Formats: sequence, C-alpha cells, structure tokens
Amino acid sequence: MVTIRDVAKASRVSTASVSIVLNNAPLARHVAAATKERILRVAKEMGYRPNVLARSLRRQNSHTLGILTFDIRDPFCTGVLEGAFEAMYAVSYLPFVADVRNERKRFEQYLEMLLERRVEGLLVIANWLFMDIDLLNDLAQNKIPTVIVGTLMPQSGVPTVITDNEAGGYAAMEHLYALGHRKIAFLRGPRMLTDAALRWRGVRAFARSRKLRLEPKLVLDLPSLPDPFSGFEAGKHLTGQLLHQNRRFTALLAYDDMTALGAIRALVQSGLSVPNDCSVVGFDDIAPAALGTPALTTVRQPLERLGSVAVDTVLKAIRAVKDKTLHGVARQPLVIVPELVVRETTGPRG
Amino acid sequence: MVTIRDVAKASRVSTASVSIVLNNAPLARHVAAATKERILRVAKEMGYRPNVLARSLRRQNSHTLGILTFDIRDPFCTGVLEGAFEAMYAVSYLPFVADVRNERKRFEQYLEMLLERRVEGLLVIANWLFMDIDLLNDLAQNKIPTVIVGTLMPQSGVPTVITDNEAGGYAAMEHLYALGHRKIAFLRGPRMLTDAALRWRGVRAFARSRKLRLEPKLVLDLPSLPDPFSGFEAGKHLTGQLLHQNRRFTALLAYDDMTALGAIRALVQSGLSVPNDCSVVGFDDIAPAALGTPALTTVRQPLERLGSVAVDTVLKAIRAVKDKTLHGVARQPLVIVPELVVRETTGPRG
DNA sequence: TTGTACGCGTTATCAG
DNA sequence: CTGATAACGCGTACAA
Repeated sequence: MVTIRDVAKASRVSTASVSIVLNNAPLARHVAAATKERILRVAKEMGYRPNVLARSLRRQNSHTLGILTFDIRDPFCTGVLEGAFEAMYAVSYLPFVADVRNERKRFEQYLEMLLERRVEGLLVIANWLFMDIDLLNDLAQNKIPTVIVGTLMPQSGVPTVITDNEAGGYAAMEHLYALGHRKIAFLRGPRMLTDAALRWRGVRAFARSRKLRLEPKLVLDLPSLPDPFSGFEAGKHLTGQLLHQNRRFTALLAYDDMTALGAIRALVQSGLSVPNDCSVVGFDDIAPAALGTPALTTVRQPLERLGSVAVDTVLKAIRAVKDKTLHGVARQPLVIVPELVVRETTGPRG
Repeated sequence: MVTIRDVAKASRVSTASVSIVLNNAPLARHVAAATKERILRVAKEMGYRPNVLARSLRRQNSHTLGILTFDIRDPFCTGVLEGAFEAMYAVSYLPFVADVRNERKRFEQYLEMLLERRVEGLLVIANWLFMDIDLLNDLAQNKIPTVIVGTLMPQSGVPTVITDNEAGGYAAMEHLYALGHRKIAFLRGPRMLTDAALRWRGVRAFARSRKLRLEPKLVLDLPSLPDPFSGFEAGKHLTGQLLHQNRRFTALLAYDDMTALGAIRALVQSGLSVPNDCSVVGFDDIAPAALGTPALTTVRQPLERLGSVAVDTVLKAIRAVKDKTLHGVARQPLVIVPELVVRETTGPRG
C-alpha cells in the first residue's frame, strides 16, 4: 500500500506539501503551480489512496455513522435505510450497519463495537421489541448523538423521528367511512406499543367526529411477538377468529401491512373476496403491499423520508456537539405526515 | 474520551501493561495477578474503550468488510445481507454497506471510499445491471479480496457465489410436469443474463428428458430494466400480452418472483384464477412471495446461505493473502443448490 | 515549503 | 518474572 511518504519521496517534497495539495487546504495557495501539478500527477500514477484510519485518528472524526436495525429483512427497515443512505451519501459519510435481530445480546455487542470504532452518531431503526429490552439506557449513557426512527419510546429522552400515527389512523378511517363502511373490524397493535395507541387514538377521533360507534367485539389486539413476519400469522389468526365467531364487518383496519396481508389470507381462505366482501387497509406501505393481488390499500409511512430526516438530525447533533452550541436537537419527536395510498383492497360497502 | 494513557496513569502502570492485560496477550502471563486485576478494574471504572482506529492503524487490519448492494430494498439483497451479517458477526467483523442503486457513479465513489477506509475485503451483491457497466475491471484492479454474490459475470475472473440456476429451472419444470401441465408459458429473464440462460437450460434439459415440446410462442424474454421492482411491471405486461394473443397455457414459469407476482396480477385482472386456471411458479423466494394470497410456489434461493458462504470465502481469501499462501480462493463459482417451495399458486392441470 | 509533534494503541526490546 | 521505554503505523496541522 502506497503511503503519503512514498508520494512525498517520489515528488521530492515533504509529506506536508502532499497533504496540503491533495486536500486542497488553504495553504495550497502558497504552493507553486508546478509543484502542485507534480504532486497530483505522482499521486495518481502511484495509485495513492489516503488512509482514512490515520486521518480519522488525527482529525478526531470518522465520517462514519452506526445504524442499528432490528431486522434487515423487514421492509420497514430497508425503506428507512434507503433514505438514511441517501442522506449520508450526500455528505460522504459511510454507515456501519448492524442487524440486531431483536436480540438483546447482539444489540449490546454491536453497540460496543460501533463505539469502539468511533462512529460519530447512531441511528436506531426500532420496532416495538426495542421496548421490552431497556436498551434505551445503554443509548442514553453514551454521549454520542443518537436518533431513534420508527417508533416512539415513552420517556426515552432520545430524539425520535416518527410518522404521525394519529393522522394515519384518522385518514384510514376517513377513507373507509367515505366508502360507506360502518361495521369495521380492527386489528390493533400490541397494547403497550405507543404507535398502536396513537393510531387507535386517530381512529377514535374520527369515529367521534362522525358519531360512529366502534363495536368492542370487533377490536382485537395483536400479541407482541419477536419475529417481524409473525405479524402475518397473527393477522391471519385473529381474522380467522373474527370469522369463526360470525362477527359482521364489511371492512378491516389492520395495525400494519404485514397484519393486513395475513388478514387477507384468512378472508380469502374462508371464501370471501377482497374487497367485494370485505375491504382491508394496512399501514406502512412496505414493498410487498403493492406486489400482491389485489394490491393493498394502506397508509404509507414515508420511510425514506424518515431515514433521511433521522440522518440529518444526527448530523445536526454532531455539529452541535462540535461547536458546543448546546441547543442541539429538538426534544420533541419529529413527526412526519403519512399519506393514504388507495389501491385495490378497498371498495364501497358491498 | 478516555485513552489508554489515562488508564495507565490511573492504574500507575505503563500503557504497555494496560494493552497487554486488556488484550490478554501472551505476555500477560508475566503480569502479577494483582496488577492485572487493578488494570481491569480501573479500565472498566473509567469506561475505557479502545480506539479501534488506532489499533487498526497499528495492526494493519480493520476488521471491516465493504458490502456493495445494487438496491437495499430488493428482498434478494436483504436476504443475502442477513447471511453475510451473521457470518461476520461470528468473527466480529463489521460491515460498511454501500447501496449503489444501480448507478455507476455511486459504485465507483463508494468503492473508492471503502478502499480508503481499508476494508479488508469486498462483497458485491449483484444483479444483472452490474453487467452493462464494466465495473468488473474496477474490482479486478484492486488486489483486495472480493466476492460477487448472486449472479454470474461471464469471464469476470472474480470469485462468485451463486445458486444452481440450472437445477432450479429443472426442478420447477419437474414440478409443473408432475402436476400434468404440458402447455407451459415462460417468462425468461433478460437475454444477455447468464442466470437466465442457465435457468432456461435447466428447463430445456427437463423437457428433453420427457420429450416435451416447448412452444416458442409461449416463450417471452424480459427486457433488462434498471429498477428491480420493474420486474413486476414487466411480468404483468408480458403476461397480458400472452393473454391478449389468446395463447393457450395452463402454467407459467417466471424468471423470478417479482415477475411471477406481476404475472399473477395480469392473470387475475383478466378474470382468471390462480392456480385453478393457471399455475404460476417463481424463482428466489423473496419475502413477498409468501405473503401474497395465494402464496407463491417458487424455487428458493438460499439467500442467507449465499451471503454467509460469500463472507466465508472472502475471509478465507483475506487469510490467504496474509499468509501468502497463494492458493487462495477457488476459481470455480461456488454453486449452491436451490430448493423448490410448493405453496398455493400451483395445482393440477385444470 | 518544510520539520515535526500529535492522535492512540501495539509490540519488540530492554532493564530491574 | 515484572514492568517500562520507545518505535511504529499514517496523515494532519502548526510553527518556523
């Protein structure tokens, strides 16, 4: 590997000059044009690549962020990741990504590894499972700028970027109501989950505004399970239950897309048609939502936007720390408005 | 940030002793137990975290791999990633992941960034788009151990890990044939794509073995488009075309799941039922395949396995370079056997 | 333009 | 046996 010293020797100047010229530092103005050119040429010829490790050591920054995901296969994660990557690319930061797989041990080990690598900031793409495990402390301990994306941790104190769940729930209800649905079944999220509570609040808010009564027997709660794809099974199972009890409903609002997809499976397997016999609405707009037939109507979380806003927030915090302008990051969660995507699983009341 | 010097001072020993003890180096045997304990305790109390940048600089290794993905949202990528992460976690390597988004410029920039960061090896999760752009040279240039996953680049010279496409094609045909299907439509992959060619070869091999004639009019080729999700649209469009021409077929074998999902959409929208009127088989077994209704029958690529094998291969190559045992990595592509997953989109000929 | 101390941990060599 | 000293890896930045 060719070092800056090699280049210096070959160009017959000092390493200082090489560094100055290659970085186009202010002092480069005082370097003779001919010398500059020579250095540039030699460096290229020799295929010199500065060692970022050494640079980071010296500059005390790594141009690196750590991203902790709860499950890389979850489309929610990858959506956020895409946005995060984009924002990082724009400022030439590189991400370490660590897939926690919903395991506490991994979370802690990865966190340690990332800190040892001197990442400048941390992004945590979370789901409800991050709740049980009180890793929040681990996060709060380290002074390093951190942002949580995707779910609201009660009193975590960590800056958060989320979708406006309440608005989403409201919009979904509005849509179903407009189509004439009055008997609506709900597959709510796990009870302790803040997001679930907020979505439900949006639903209730809408119902109140239209004096629509929500039938308690049509409201079921998802258990909180560790596997993200288990949402599918849960949705299928709960819907099957509803069907088994002969409950009447013409529409179903699911906690998220995975749940909705499971619900559809149960409906179709019972010989019902979606949306003719029952409309279904999801939440998230993960990739599979659009790929199934019929395509899922859902409340789209602006995943890429969540990711990029989160990165911007972390970067801002990093700068704030550097400049010691302590009025760094907003304490309030950053809330991003979702968007209803009407596709094929909803239709007028049959 | 607390450094090794701080710990040394606080434990009243030299930095050397601290390093030796904390790393449990061979020399640690010669350190008095009491001293050891003191160092350990002080280090923990002070929350000392070794600076991996400095360590890497000294040891001339980074314990880091670079992973280039063509599109982080593609379920194929994330499947491979999961396996890769797992294998890396086992040896405490951390991945930089760079999402190329099928853009040449990004590929080159990221590649440069990764090399500057002294990643020890490179993993390229590729799809057909990596073909057009002759980035292979860029890869071959750098001496750094590299493995390509997921698609076979003709004469690239870069070690590759792939699924046995031919076996997969064969298995899919076998399944359809056993169900009684004889009029089978094919949505082949892009013509220049090696994987597509191999799958097709598997199909033909089976047909020959049963003296089954393949109707040329039922064989269509996908265009090669840049967006991974475009496979869906292409599948839908080509199937629509087939239907429009009133071609008779009782089963359809798609290039991959995305294509298959698109085909199903077209079939259902034409009033046909899957699998009653037409069976459909995909290839890959990406997550959405199992989530749709009906669930897709498909040839599963062992994605995690591809990822972990790829990482193991890179690590092996890294070690080979270090030990200068030049008989490093196999020149032959590593081929992993796929598995037919029978779900709901295939049934006996109607 | 250059010399050189510095950032931080590792390890070979040396002294007690 | 026990521990310290110092060179090293590489690029940066300031004084000269």
